[in-house]
Amino acid sequence: MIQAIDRAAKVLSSLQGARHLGITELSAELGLPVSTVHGIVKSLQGHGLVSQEPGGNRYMLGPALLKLSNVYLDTLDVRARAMRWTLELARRTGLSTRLGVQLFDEVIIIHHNQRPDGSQQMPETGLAIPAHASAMGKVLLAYSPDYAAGLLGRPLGSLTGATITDPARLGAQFASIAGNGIATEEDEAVLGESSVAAPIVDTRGNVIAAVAVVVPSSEWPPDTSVLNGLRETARNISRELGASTWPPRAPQRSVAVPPES
Amino acid sequence: MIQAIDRAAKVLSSLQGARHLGITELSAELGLPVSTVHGIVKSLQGHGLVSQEPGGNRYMLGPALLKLSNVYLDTLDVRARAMRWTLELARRTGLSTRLGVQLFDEVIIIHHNQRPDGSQQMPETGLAIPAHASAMGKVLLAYSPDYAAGLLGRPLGSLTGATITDPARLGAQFASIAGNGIATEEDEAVLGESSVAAPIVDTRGNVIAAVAVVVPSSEWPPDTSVLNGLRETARNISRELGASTWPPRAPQRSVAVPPES
DNA sequence: AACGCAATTCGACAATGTCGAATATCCTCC
DNA sequence: GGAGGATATTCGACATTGTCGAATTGCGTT
Repeated sequence: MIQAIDRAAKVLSSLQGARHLGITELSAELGLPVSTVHGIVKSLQGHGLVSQEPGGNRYMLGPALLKLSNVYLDTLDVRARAMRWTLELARRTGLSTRLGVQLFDEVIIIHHNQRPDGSQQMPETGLAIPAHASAMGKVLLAYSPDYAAGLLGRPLGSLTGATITDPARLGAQFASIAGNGIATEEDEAVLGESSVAAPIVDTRGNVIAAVAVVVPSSEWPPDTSVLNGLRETARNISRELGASTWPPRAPQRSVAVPPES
Repeated sequence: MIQAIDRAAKVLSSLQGARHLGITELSAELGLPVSTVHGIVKSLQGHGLVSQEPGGNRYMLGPALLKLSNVYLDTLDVRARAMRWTLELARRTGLSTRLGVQLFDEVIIIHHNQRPDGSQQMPETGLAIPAHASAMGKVLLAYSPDYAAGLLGRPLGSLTGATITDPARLGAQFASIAGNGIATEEDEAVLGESSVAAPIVDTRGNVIAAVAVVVPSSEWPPDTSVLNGLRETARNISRELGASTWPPRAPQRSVAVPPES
């Protein structure tokens, strides 16, 4: 890991958390000399990744990120393929649907279909949800057992009173998810919202994304038709990506001690 | 400018243009040894800014960018303040409206209101348009005369047959825009689409963004009511940001030879 | 107008990233 | 199914490059 790039990424990450920061504040947060931080920030600014707060000496994230992320969404094959299916699923179920990918300990929503009832809803694309508190996250973790093992070793945050933070309980859920390909979450991220998710698989059988249906907790558990629709949607998207089987075969945990060769 | 960060940004920029690239392709494009590029890419990947193409050894932009850009949009004070006004403007005029900021030679659309006629339209937030081919770009350049001077020195690309690329003609437009605060563009970015834009000013009188109304070229020139609505919108947003005067005073070109002190 | 804080500039040192060669891995073509 | 080529990845020595502390400038405040 190149030090300067690592530090630059940490600067972006700090600005992501704090929105607006001065050089001194950043240097305190990162534990680096001010002049070092200054050099990094100016380099990022030179590419539009960071920008000066209008009328101030503090810094914030820059517009280049917006352009980059727009291209990122366009390059995602899954997203382009999935959109028509998730829209259909939203219509069928009358519920909002999501598509997400894993980013370390979180799930990033890469596409969102609003509930078709026409009510005013916030667009969710770009939102990040802690993986352990989300149905999509549980799916993704259940099929990345190595990463999941690491995650369960760390202390997990609680978002609502219902968030499951006990490693043993989560581990048990992962095992059963890897069996049948369906994950659920009840009020674990947002009170009043529960969700069901299923994995999306590519040609070589890797789980690369997850689809979810968001169900108001008042209507929990969802009807069987919702579950069937979700399963079909995940299967259709996966098939379009070239997957031969669905649900994916349960993953193997790579062993700590590899067999001697 | 820190070399490693500069190179990392160039890697992102290359991936932005080409979508999917292998290490060798990247190294050819940047004129750097493969091992150097590899180190940079792996560092970026370690922060989710770049990710491996599913089922391949090529690389693409990563999901962290989406999360960062989402926060970027949230931190923009102008955007939050402007949204309700641009929505109103779209309703009043029956046309689509845009909000944009400058990113070097381009304008990045940070908010977009669709035409209220209910037709299917592509969301434009995140789109980048060459500044010299856009009404918003012309506004922003007209109030950054130093940057504009540099831009006019470089050769300008043509997007449609109507794109103005002659430095003299553009320079003349900038002068008149700086006078009355209204810029126009006819078929210069997209055939069939023209637009009018006005500057948004903050407390200290800096032009920090632009609003625009997109007019189908078949309805050009727009009605006076559209121009008045646009002007009012720009003034309202600016006032909410603490600006005392609108339109902003014409900017002074900083002189090449500063007065001796 | 003067104080204090924060951002910025500068230069020397050595830690750090860079590069070329060697190795491993993947894909393609026979 | 095997061999060849191409591409990604690892490694270690060198010197370029980033880092750091001190000095300077600029800004906001009293």
